[in-house]
Amino acid sequence: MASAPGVFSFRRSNRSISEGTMEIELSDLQEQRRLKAEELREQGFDPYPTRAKRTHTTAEALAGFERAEAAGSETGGETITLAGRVVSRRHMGKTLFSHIRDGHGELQLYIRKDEIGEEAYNRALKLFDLGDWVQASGETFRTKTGEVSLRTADLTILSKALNAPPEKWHGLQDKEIRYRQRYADLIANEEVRRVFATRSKIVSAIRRFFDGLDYIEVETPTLQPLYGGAAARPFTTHHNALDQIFYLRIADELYLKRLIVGGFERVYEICKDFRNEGVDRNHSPEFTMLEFYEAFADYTTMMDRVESMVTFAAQEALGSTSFVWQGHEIDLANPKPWPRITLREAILEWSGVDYVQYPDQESLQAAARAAGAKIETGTVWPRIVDEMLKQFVRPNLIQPTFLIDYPVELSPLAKRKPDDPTHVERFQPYIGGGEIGNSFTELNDPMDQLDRFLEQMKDRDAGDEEAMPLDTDFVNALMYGMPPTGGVGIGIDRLTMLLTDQSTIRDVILFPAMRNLPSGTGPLSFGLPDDDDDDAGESDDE
RNA sequence: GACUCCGUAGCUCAACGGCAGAGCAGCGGACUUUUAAUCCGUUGGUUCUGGGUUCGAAUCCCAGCGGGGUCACCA
Repeated sequence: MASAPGVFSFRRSNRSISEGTMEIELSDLQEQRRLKAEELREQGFDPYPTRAKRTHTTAEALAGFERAEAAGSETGGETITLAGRVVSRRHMGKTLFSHIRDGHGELQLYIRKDEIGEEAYNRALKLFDLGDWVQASGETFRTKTGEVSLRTADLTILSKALNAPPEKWHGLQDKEIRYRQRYADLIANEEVRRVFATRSKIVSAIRRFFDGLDYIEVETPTLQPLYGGAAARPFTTHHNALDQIFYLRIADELYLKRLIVGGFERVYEICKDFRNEGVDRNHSPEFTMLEFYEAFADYTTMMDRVESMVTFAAQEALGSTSFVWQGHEIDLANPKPWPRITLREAILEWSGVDYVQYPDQESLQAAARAAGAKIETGTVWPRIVDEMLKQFVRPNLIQPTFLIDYPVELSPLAKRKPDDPTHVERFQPYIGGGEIGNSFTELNDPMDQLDRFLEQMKDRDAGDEEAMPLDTDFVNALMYGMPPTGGVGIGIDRLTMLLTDQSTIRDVILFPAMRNLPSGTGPLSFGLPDDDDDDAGESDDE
C-alpha cells in the first residue's frame, strides 16, 4: 500500500495548480458523491446543516418500543427522531430498508414511498449513500420478520460522506490503513470499537479505584531536563526560548517520589512515557503508564493494591474477573491471593539453576547455557539472570503470579531486603506469560541512592546507553527524608491487551506511531502547495 | 538494526511468463416487510516506485519506498 494508501486517497491532478488554490481530482466514487451533495443543495437541502435534532438514541428507541410492546401496543406510541450513519441499504421497488448506527447501537429505518412521498423517496434512493449521516423521524414498530424498525415519515441529510465506507462483509483488513486512518477502521470494524471502549472503561475504573483509596491524581513534567526512573534511551528535544535540551520522560517515578518527600501520602499519575527504542508487538515508542506511590507501605502492600486494582478494572470493564487471553482461560479471582514466588525459586524450579550459587559472570553463563538458555558471550551477570527469567520462567506464568525479590544489580531504585542485602524488595506481576508492571519498596536512603547512581554511571561509561544518569536533585530530595514507601508502575497498554485479548500493542493504541509516507503520496497531498517552512512554527505566539 | 513475507479497482481478494478478473460498493433497470435481499445490465486499473532480463513481465532479477511477522534492545 505504498503510493497512495487506500480508502481515502486522491489522484494526482493533471490540471495545473492555479495561484493560491489547490486542485484535487477526486476519485470517480468521490466525485459521484460530491455531485450528489451539489444536487441536494440545488433541491434546497444543505448537505452539511449546522444542527441536528435528535430526540432518542437508537438504544433508547429500542427500549421505548419494547416497553410499549409489553404494554400491548404495536408501535412505540410516539414520534421520535434518530440520527446516525447509514450502514446498510436494501431497496425493493417502492420500499427502502436501511440501518443507521449511532454511538449506542443500530436501528433499521423502514421507508415507504407512499408514506414519505415520491420526492423524498427518490431523494433517499438516489442522493443518499452508505456512510452518510442522516436524521429520521417516525414511530417504531416491529416488521414481519420481527425487527424493531422506525417507520420513517421524514428523512434528512446531516452530513454527506464523500468517501465510501470499506467493504461491508470483510471490513477493513489492510493493517496499514487501519493504523494510519483509524477513523476508517472504527467505522468498518466493530471489534475495534469494542477494544477502545473497553480501554476507556479500564482507565476510568483505575481512577475510581485510587480515588476511593484517598490517592490524589497529580501531573508531573513530560519535558524533563534530566530523564530517569527507568532503564531506557530517551527522546531529546530543544526549547527555543530557554535554549536548552529537554528529554521526553521515560518514567515519572522520580517526580512522584519527590511528592512523597513533600508530604503527599498517596499519589498516582496516568501519563504517556516515551522511549526511543525498537518497535514490536509489545513496545510502542509512546505508551501509557500508571504509576502510584504510597507512604508507609511496602511492596507487600503494593501487591495487594495491584491485585485488587487489576481485578476491579476487569470487573468494571468486562463485567467479570475471568477472561480468555490468546486461548488461555484466566481468572483474576482464583486463586486468591495471587501466588508470590521469589525470582530465585522460580528460576530454580524451571531451569534447575540456583543463580546465587554462581556469583560471577563466567560460572552463571556456563550454568545457564547448560540448562538450555541462549546467552550471548559478554552478557553481564544481572542480564543473565534477566535472560533466565525471560527464557525459563516467563512462559509459564499464565495465571496471575507475583515474582518477587530481585538481585540488587537489576534494580537501582529499590530498597534492599533487611535480611539479604544482595536482593531488593521488588515484584513484577505476570499474567498471560507477560509482565504487566513493576514495583518495589522504594529506596529512601539518600546515600545508598547516590551509590546506586554512581554504579549506573560506571555502566554508562562502559557503554550502557540505558543506564540511568545521576539525578542530584532527586538525591537532594531524599535528603529531606522520604518515609518508607511502596511504588508501582503498570503498563496500561499491556493491561488493555490482556483484558481485550489483543496480541499487538498497536491494536490497543488508537493512533500508533508510523513512519512518514513519502511526500506526495498520502490522502489529499497532491496539488497542495509545499508547506511554507521556517517561520511557520515560530511566528505565532500563545 | 538483521532476516523474512507482502503491496493488483474505493474495499476484500484472484490471476504467478502469454488479452488484468471476481465479489462487495458504484451506475442503469425490475421488485411495497428486507437482513451479506434477489434478479438483469454496466462503469471503474500508473498491478507501490525506478531500473533490468525476455518476442512478451502484475508474475523473474536488482534497488528503493511502505507495511506485517520473527529476532536483537526494552516495559
